[in-house]
Amino acid sequence: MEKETTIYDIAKELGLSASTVSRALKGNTIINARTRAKVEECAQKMGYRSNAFASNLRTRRTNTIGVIVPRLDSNFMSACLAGMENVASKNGYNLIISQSHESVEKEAQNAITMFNSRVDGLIVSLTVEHSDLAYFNQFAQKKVPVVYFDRVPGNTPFACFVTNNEKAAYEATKHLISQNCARLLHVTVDSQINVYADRKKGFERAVAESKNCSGSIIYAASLTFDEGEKIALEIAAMKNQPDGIFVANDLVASGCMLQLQKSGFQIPDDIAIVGFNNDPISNIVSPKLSTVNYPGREAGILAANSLVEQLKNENTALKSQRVVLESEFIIRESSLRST
Amino acid sequence: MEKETTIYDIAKELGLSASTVSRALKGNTIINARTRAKVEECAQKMGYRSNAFASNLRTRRTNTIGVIVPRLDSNFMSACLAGMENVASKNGYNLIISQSHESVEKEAQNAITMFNSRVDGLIVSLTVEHSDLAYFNQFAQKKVPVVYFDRVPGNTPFACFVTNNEKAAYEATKHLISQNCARLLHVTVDSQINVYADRKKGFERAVAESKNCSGSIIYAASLTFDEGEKIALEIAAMKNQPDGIFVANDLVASGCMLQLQKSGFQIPDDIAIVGFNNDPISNIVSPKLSTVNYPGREAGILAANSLVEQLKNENTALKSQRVVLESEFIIRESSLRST
DNA sequence: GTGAAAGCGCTAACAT
DNA sequence: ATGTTAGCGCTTTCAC
Repeated sequence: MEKETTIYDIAKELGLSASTVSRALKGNTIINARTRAKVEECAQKMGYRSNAFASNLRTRRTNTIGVIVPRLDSNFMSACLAGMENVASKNGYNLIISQSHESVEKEAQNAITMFNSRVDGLIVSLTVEHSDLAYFNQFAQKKVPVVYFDRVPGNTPFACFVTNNEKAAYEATKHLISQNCARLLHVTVDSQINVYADRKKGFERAVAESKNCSGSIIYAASLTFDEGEKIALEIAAMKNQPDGIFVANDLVASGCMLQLQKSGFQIPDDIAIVGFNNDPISNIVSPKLSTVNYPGREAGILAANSLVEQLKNENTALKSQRVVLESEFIIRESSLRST
Repeated sequence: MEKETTIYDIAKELGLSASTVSRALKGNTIINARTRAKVEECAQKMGYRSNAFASNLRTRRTNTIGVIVPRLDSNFMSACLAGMENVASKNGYNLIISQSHESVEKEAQNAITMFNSRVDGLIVSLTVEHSDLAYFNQFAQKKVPVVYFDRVPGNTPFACFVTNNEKAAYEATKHLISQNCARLLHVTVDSQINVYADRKKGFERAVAESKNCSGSIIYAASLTFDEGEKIALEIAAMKNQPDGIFVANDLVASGCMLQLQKSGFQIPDDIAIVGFNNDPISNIVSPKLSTVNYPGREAGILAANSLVEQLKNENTALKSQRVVLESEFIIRESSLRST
């Protein structure tokens, strides 16, 4: 490694002290404007780059925000991250992103890594697996703010940003009913996490409200396209087949729909289908999938903003708020019956 | 921020010196095994966490690898990153990931940020836009190794990991010809970057080799589904329509194919289509898309391994190698003609 | 096998 | 407006 230019080198070059250089470099207005200009020019010329470690060591801050998400290969998550990155970089923070791959152990491990690398704050979307979240306590103890989004715990000292899953699911199910579906089915994953638990609640409420409607539930092992196909085979083998399906996620919905078609069902006339998330795939499958548009980018922006806000007013107690984002139901071909 | 436990606290507690504690903590075998055990236990009990900044400041290494990619919301990229993360964490490195969003300016800015945060090494997949890559020179100057993968420059002092785009494209085109396609079309993006330039070359070579075959090219403005749809409309409006299309990417291919169907074309009988990447969408669209399987995870692993290797043998000259990964052609319905 | 001491580059309280 | 000074917590010679 070559020798790096330090503020001392600049100071010596200019006949100043290191502190003056330090102050000048961060634009402190207490320093004479001419001096500031001189310092900056010299720094440029000498190829100076600030040493974040020395600075972090001194200030005990890292200007880094940790992000833990189940996976980052969904369109929804990309949108969330893009929103976060925007807010973070605008406020001088870097993002460290890690995936839990839906495993509680990996989530815990990532949390520990983040903790040890001393992120200033943490943004988390939880795994489907249930967890006691104990590994986030250490952050609370050190007054490191945590913000949850999308997949959030029911009860937490930290801020949460979610969409109204219950309401969205209720609307989706009501829509199916309005399309003359009477034997409703909800395909989801068996999880206590809000997103799926609340969608189930919304489904059940809508079914309960409507006479002449029955509702049942099938649990997928995971939220993949392949699982959707498997479920479709199960459905095809049922004696009392559903005529309207609300699926907790577009990927599963697509797999399910395509396989149902292969099994000879007409979509939406034999079976109407609604998904969730407005993943690009929902617009690509044939027929196009009705779904719920969940504003990921906005969720990311709000979550990151909340965190940055808490970071600014340090020493304030951590904020425990719960913000609900509006979603929007999108009707497409998969649930729009001709009858 | 609460007071953190330091090695001095542990040293005092145990009546040792800080140096001994430091050595014990990193498992230095010169320290008595009993002492080591005692130190570790005490560290645990006191909630010690190592301060990476102090350590980095001292050792001038960050144990961090920077990654710059065009976007991370494709399945291919997720696979690459997963492979890298695996190798990195196995070797004690963290990954900092950033997106260039296909813009040279953002790529340059990301490179500078990475440089200033003193990543130990850099892994890059370039933008489609052409660039002089000058912003990577600073890494070479400081002997910070850079490794390119997938989208790589033609001529560089750094290592490159690519698939054989030319050969894969050649095979894909030959396949179309074997399906009795005679008016071939290549849909790609107008870029000098290897992936697209080489695919074009492969296409052209295959066409040139076959008598009775004509080949033409349409450039998409970007590699999106929507662009594919637009191109399809162009094709539908052509006088001399193609009967076989090789598209540089599955997303564009899907958009194109679905829109062609809407315009009344039978796929594959009127027009056969082949994509590239084996994106999950290629298996979801109807008809299923023939494509080239490009092993992303493997590419990520190899690139990260190469970097780690170079990091280990520091002071060695940077390695300038070019490794070519094998891809695999997958034939599905979109190009398999009944005739 | 263990300790003493110096210093990595920066910041911030306290001078002037 | 600028300088002096004292660390932040760790690693690493060089001693013993």
